[in-house]
Amino acid sequence: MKKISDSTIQRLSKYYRTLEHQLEDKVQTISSFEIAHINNITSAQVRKDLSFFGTFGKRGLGYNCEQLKDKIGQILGLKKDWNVALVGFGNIGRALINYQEFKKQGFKIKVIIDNDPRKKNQIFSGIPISDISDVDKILDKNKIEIVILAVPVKVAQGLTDIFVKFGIKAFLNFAPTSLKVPEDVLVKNENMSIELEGLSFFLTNRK
Amino acid sequence: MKKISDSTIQRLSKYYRTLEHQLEDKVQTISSFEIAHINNITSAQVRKDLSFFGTFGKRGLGYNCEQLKDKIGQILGLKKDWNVALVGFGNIGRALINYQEFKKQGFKIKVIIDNDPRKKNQIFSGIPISDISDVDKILDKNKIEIVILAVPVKVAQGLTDIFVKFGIKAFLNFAPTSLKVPEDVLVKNENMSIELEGLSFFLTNRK
DNA sequence: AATTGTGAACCTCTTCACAGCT
DNA sequence: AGCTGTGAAGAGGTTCACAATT
Repeated sequence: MKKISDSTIQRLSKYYRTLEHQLEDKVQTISSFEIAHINNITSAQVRKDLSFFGTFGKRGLGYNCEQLKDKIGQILGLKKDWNVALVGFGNIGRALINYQEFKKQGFKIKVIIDNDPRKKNQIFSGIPISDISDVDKILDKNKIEIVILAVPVKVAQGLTDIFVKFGIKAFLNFAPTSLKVPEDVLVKNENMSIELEGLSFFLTNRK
Repeated sequence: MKKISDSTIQRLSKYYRTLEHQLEDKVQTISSFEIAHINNITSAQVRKDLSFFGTFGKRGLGYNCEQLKDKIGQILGLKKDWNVALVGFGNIGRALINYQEFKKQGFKIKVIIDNDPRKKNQIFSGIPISDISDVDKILDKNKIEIVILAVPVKVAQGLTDIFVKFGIKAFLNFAPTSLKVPEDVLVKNENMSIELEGLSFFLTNRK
């Protein structure tokens, strides 16, 4: 497949959410102009993004919401559930467990991994907590495909190496550090301080 | 000032963190190659980013860590504390209150705003919870400059409009929706589902 | 009449490559 | 000799503008 840019994928996620909302409101058809307006971008951008994957609209009419949502869901791989391991059960980890948005999109947290001995073998919201020692068995048994890292910077790389060794190819990293992984592994970073510092820059430098 | 790209600002935040870590390890001097390696980018990118703001290095030698950290801190506006209001005290809000990274970089959550009557007038980790009714007084009294929105999609735009009306120019938005704001207001989005869906796309379409 | 799909133009960001300092 | 700073080249992403279609 031709290389698709990150921004295109992120926008497809937004279109998907837009279509969900439209369907909730019983809207059947939508134009690239409307999708664009809702997401604060241009209609050409919407059409170009979709054009990488096929032609989904009808000239003169727009897109069928149900169909387009379905197509984008297929493109993004949202037609199946994903088994997720949450590593680190501090502030952020705890918030993610109860984050409805993940569940709704089919990301299922199957297991929590944390080395605090007080937490070991407990169950939170129906999800068992293990320590790292039997990680290979845990990953295997739960068919884990995605790892969310919500651990301190100091241990993030070491843990990543372990999960990579056991075949994990996809990470969502909340630690404010750039992880080193092989070429066939993808890390997405979620770094809240960076966004806040972007605001700080903006407030400081606007005139 | 010449328009600086978002990615440059995000990288400056990363360089800043890199320098903090180097200083903790008593490193005094660093080259663009080292900064680049730690952050998985090229050295030309590091030098180019810095060049928008001045010349901070010594040819043949590299950068003085202390000085460069100081300069970047100044550029990003981290030389002062920022007064922040947290709006919404659900899972995510609760996690942010205890998120050390924010405090460390000078972002101080002064007040929590939540409309749940059970939470009203309580105090969490030393931070008072108010409802939205006296919002203008609260923003004023606490000199709030940044609003973190951790509320459901349905109420996000309405709340944003209120804060914009009372002069807030900078938002960190956790609701998965694109907010409409005037040109002189900046919204940064933190959308964890989008990153997960990026992983889903990668796993579905690789090879 | 309305709206898509898309090549071409445009713009922005990244990398190259090397002169210029230390 | 080593490393920065930067103009120029290259790569990549966005917008334009219009033919094609309903």
